[in-house]
Amino acid sequence: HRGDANCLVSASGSSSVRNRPKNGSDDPHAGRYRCPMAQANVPDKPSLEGLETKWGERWEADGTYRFDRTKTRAEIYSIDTPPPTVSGSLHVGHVFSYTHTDVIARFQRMRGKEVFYPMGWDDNGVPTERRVENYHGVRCDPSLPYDPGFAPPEKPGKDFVLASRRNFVELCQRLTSVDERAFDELWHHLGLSVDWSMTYTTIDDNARATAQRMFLRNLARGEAYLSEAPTLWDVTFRMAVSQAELEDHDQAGAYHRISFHGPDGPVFVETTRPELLAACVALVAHPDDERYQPLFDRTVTTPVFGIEVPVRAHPLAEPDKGSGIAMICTFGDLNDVTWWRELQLDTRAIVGRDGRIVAEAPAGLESPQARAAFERLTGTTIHTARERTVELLRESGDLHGVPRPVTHSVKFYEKGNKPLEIVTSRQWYLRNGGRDIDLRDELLSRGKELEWVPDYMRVRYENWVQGLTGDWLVSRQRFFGVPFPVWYRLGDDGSPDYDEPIPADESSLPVDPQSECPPGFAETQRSQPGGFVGDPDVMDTWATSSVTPQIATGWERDTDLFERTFPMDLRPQAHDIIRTWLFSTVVRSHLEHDALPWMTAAISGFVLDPDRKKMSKSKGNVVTPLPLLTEYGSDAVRYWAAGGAPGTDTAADFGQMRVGRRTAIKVLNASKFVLGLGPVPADPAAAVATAVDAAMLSWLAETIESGTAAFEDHQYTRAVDRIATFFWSFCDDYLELVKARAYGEGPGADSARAALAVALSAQLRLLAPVLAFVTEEVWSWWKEGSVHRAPWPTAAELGPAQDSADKHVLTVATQVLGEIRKAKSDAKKSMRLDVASVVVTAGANDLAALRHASEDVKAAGRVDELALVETNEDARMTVEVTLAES
RNA sequence: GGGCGCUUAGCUCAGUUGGCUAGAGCGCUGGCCUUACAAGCCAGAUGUCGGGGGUUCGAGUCCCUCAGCGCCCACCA
Repeated sequence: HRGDANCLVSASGSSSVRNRPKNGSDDPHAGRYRCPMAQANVPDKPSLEGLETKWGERWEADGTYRFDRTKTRAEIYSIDTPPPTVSGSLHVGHVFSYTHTDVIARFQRMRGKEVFYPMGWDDNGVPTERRVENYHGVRCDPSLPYDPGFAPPEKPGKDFVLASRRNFVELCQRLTSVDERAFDELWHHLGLSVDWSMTYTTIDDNARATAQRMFLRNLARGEAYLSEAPTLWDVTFRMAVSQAELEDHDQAGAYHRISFHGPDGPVFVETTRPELLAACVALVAHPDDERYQPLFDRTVTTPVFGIEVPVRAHPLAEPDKGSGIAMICTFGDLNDVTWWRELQLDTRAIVGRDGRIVAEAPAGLESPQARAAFERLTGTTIHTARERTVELLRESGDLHGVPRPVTHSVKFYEKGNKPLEIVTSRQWYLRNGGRDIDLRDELLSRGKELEWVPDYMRVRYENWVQGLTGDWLVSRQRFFGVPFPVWYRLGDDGSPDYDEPIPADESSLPVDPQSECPPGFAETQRSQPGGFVGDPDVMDTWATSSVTPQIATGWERDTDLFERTFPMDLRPQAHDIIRTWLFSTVVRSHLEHDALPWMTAAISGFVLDPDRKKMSKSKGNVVTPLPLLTEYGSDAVRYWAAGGAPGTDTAADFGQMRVGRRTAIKVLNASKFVLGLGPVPADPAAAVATAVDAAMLSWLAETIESGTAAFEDHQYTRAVDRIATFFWSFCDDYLELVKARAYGEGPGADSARAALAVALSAQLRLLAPVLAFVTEEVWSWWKEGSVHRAPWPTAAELGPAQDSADKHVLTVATQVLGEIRKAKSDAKKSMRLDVASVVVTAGANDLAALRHASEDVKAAGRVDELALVETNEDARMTVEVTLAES
C-alpha cells in the first residue's frame, strides 16, 4: 500500500475522486480533487480569498494557540502584549507593530517554545472618558446619586447631560466593549496567534485588584505617599498631570513690557503672562546682575494692583532673558514653583481648577485698589483675563510700547488642547528616582540589564531617567479608572486625616472606597465626624498599565502561572511610550520584585503615510487597516509589516503589500505544482541523489541557518528577506530547471520530486510566521495538524545529500539558463523556442559544476546541443546561444 | 541647547565583523499565453553610496568634520 503521507497525486489525474469539503458548500475552496490513497488534496484553483475566516475559525476551534500551562518556565516564551487603547480608532500602526510581535511569537512557538501570548484591552483612563463624553454628550458629576434608569441622549445635544459617577462608568464600560469588539475583529482578521481565552481588560476585576495590591505594597514600603504641592494641572480635564504626560506645543505669545514701581524709579519686567500680575509675589534677578543688585531685599509695588512685593536674587534667573528681572507668580511655570519654594515666598493663587480666575481675591490683595482691579478679572478665562489686565495696565500707563509677538513652547497635557496651569492640590506620588539618586541609579542599571531591540533605544530610557524632575504623580481627579484603595479618618470636626490613610485589606481587592467601607468601620460612618471618607481619585492610566506583566501572569492570584511566566521574555512596544509604559513598568517591577519585568524590549517604529509624513487625524492622512486587509489579504499586509525593521519608522507601502500578496499567491501555485507531481519516496530527504537537487537543498540549509539566526536575534526583517529571496529563486530558477526531470520517471525524477517536497515543507514553515494563512492552507493539503505547531525546519532534516553538495552547480546552471533566456528575449521569441546549440566557455571548475546540471539546463532551455569549452580558470564564463530557426 | 537615528538607483530600502564588477523590490522599457501561476513569466536600462578630509594594500562600511532630514529630551520672565 503506497498511500502514505507522501503519495502526491496530480490534480489532473484521471483516477482522482472529487470530494466535497467537510464543512459544506459555502467553503470557498470547494472543488478539490482527493486521491483516495494520498493525503494530498490540492484544489484546482487555489486562492487566497476567505483564508482569514476559514483559518481564524479553525484555529479557534482547534485551540491551536492555546497556552499549555503545564510547561516549565524554561520551555515557555512569555509576551507582555501591549493592551491597545480601545477608545482610539483603529490605525494601520496597530497592525504594523502587532504583526511584529506575532511574527516573533509564531517563530518561537515553532522553535518549540510554549508561547504565553495574551491580549489585553486598555479601556480605563482619560481617552475613554473623553470618548464617552463626546459620543453621548454627557459629563460626570460625582455628586449625583446613581440613577438605575439613566439613559444617555440618543445624540449629543447642545448641553451636556450630567451623569452620576456610577452611571458614567457604566457608559464607559458599554462603549469600550463595543470598541473592544472592533479590535477583536481586526486582530482575528490579521491572524494574531493570541490565546484569546486569556484576554484581560485594564478595568476588569483582576486588573483593578492587581493595581491596587501593587499600590498597597508601595504604600506599605513608603514608596507611595501623599503630598500637597503645586502640580501641573489640565483645566479641561480638571486633573493633575505627570511629567511623563507632558508635551511641548509652540504657541503664539507676546512680551509685555510693564513697569513696577521701585524706590528709585520704574523697574521694567517683560512677561508673556500679564494676566498673572495679580498673582505676583516677588521679582527675581540673578545675584550677579549689577543692574538689580541695588534692589535686592527691597520692595517694589506692582502696577494696577499696588501690591508691595520683594525683589530677590536667585541663580536661576537669567540676565539675558527679557529685561533680566522676572516676576514670580504663583504659579506661572515650573521656575516659579522653584523660586517660590526656595525663596519661601507667599502664595497668591488666582487660577482655579477650571482654568478661570477665582471668585475671591487671594490673601494679599486686600486693598481697595487691588480689589477693584481684581473684580474685573474674576470668573474670566485666562485669555480674557489677559486682555483685561492689559487694558488695566494701559489705563495705568504701566504698559510700555506694543507687546512684542513671540512664538514660545508651552507645556500641554498630551491629550489636552489648553496650556497647563499650576495649581496646588493633594496628590499621590510614587517614587521613581526623580528625587532619589540611589533609586535613579538602580533604575539606570535596570536599563542596562534589559536587552533593547534596537539597542540604541536604551538611550531614550537613560535620558528620560536622568531628566526626571520629581516623583511620579499617580492620582487623577477622574472617574473611569482604578480607585486608590484607601480611606481617611474624619476628625470630630469632620476634617480628613491625610497623614495616616487606612489601607484596604489585600483580601478585599478590588475595592471601591466610595461604595465600600474600610476595615473596622460601618457604611453609616461615611462622611460623619469620627467616621471616614474614601479617597476620591483614580490612578493614572499608566499606574495600571505599568502592572500588565503582573496582571497577565497572575501575580498573587495564580502563583503557579506566575512562576511559569514571570519575568516575561518580551515586551513589544513603540518608541513613543518608553518614558511612560516601559519606564513605569520597570519601576513597579523593580520595587516589588527587585527584578526586570522582562528580558527584552522590542521597540517598533511608527507607520508614516505613503509620502513618509506622520499620520494624524487633522491631516486626514490616517490609513485605516481593515480595508487593507480585505483588499490585499492579511498575509500581504503582514508581509509589508514584517519589512519594517525594529525601531524604524516605516511608510504605509501599498506596493509592498502587493508584493506580499504576490508572494502568497506564489506559495499557492508553487505548492500546487510540487504536490501535483506524483508519488515521492517514503523518506524523501534520503532519496535526493542528483547534484542540482542537493545544491538547492544546500542553499536552503544556508537560508534556514541565517534566517533562524536572524529570527533568534529579533531581526525578523532580515529573516524574511533571506527566506523570501530564496523562495523566489526556488520558484524562478530551480523549479524551471528541474521541471522536465520531475515530470519524468526514474531515479532523477525521484530525486527531483523528493527534493521539491522536502524544500516545500521547509519553506512553508519558514514563511509561516509571516504568511500565516497561506502556509496553513497549503500545509493542510498534505500534512496533519497546523503548520504553526510544526517544528521549525533545520538543515539536518534536509538529508545527507545537501551536506556535501556543491552549491555552485545550481549557481552555474542558473547563470547559463539566464543567458539562454536572454537570447530568446533579445530575439523577441517565446521561451518555448528551441535552441540549436549552446557553447559555454569557462574554467574547469565551472564546467565540472555545469556537467552535473547539463541535462536539466538542456531541458529547461530546450537546447539540442550543449558544448562545454574549457579555458583558463580566471576567465569569465561566456555563453554563446544559437537559436533554432522558428 | 543636549542626545539618538537617518542620508545608497526615479521611489522604498538591503548591504552582518572593511574584501571580487554596490544589490533587491516597486516603478519604467521591451518581449513572451511557457503541461504551478497572465492576479503570471522572461529580459533590459538606471548610482558622484549627502559634501570634504583622514586611516588602510583596499572604505558604502572605520575615524574626524560640515550640511540636510527625522525623532527624543530640555529651556521657554
